[in-house]
Amino acid sequence: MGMGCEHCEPQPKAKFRKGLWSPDEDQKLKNYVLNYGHGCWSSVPSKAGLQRNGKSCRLRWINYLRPGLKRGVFTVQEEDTIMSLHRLLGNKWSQIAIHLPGRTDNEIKNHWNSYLKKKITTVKEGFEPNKEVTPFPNSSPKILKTTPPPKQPNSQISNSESFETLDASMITDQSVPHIPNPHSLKENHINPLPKVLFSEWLSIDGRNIVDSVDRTILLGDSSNRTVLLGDSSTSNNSGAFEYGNLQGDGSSVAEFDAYGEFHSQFEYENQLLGDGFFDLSSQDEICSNFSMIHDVIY
DNA sequence: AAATCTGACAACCGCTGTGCC
DNA sequence: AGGCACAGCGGTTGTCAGATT
Repeated sequence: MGMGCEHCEPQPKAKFRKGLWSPDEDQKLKNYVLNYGHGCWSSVPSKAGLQRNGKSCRLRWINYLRPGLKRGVFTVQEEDTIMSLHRLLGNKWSQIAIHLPGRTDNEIKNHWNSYLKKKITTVKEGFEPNKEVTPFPNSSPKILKTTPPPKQPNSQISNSESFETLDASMITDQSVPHIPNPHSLKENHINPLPKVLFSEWLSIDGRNIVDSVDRTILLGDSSNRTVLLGDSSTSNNSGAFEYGNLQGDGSSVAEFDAYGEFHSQFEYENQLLGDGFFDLSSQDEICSNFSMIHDVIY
């Protein structure tokens, strides 16, 4: 964040306009930002000829004028994604918005409060009150767990439920484009496995470094603790494990959900330690150098 | 037809985290 | 170290159009 901008000239005690924006104001703000960038927001209103405060301009730009905004009704897929992510992240609207390109956190929050919240309540009350809503409604529930499993012996996930199980055939929604099939990628000698980030670790700070060595998956968090998740060449998803003071063997489960997101959970001594997902909707993104997409490093 | 209600969405408010001085 | 200015976030309120009475 750029703090303390010396070029900022905040309006001294100006009577800022409030309320809805007029088309003329929108045009002024849009023209200014597109031509000169926003820089320090507190200086934008005066430079753009607006009687607004910088905060209002910033919000208007982010939520309404910014290019690339989708707007319009939410698709079923988007709603499912929101519900899934909300279950994992809670009211972290900005983090949820990261996974919905073209949607703003404000838009998602409003939609949740006015519609999705009631929808979930209705479902819970109307059908199975004690049943939790699956975070991946159209995907197979057979592998992924959403809560740490009860302590019981030998409850580690078997190797049969390994990365080898990743297959686009799991995806029931045929409308989703570009769902990668790791098997076909392997056959084409393309590294089928992406780097994996757990969303909850992403939020720790901005220094999450994910390391990838050949075809093994390494997870790293901000404390440089690493987890070896598995080796794609052997399809063995159990591996040496190091997380803080813990060392030993762990196992993981993973699959693609119906919308092209790869969901993975990591288990150590029957404790669920990691639970994450990322977007693999474009095959190019898997095969090429991983890039910043939706602010997430792949 | 007018008044009232309701839901969706836009915008505001207050707070927090961060960098600079 | 502390104050200041700013960006960003999430909760809340305001506004308005459509539905209902």
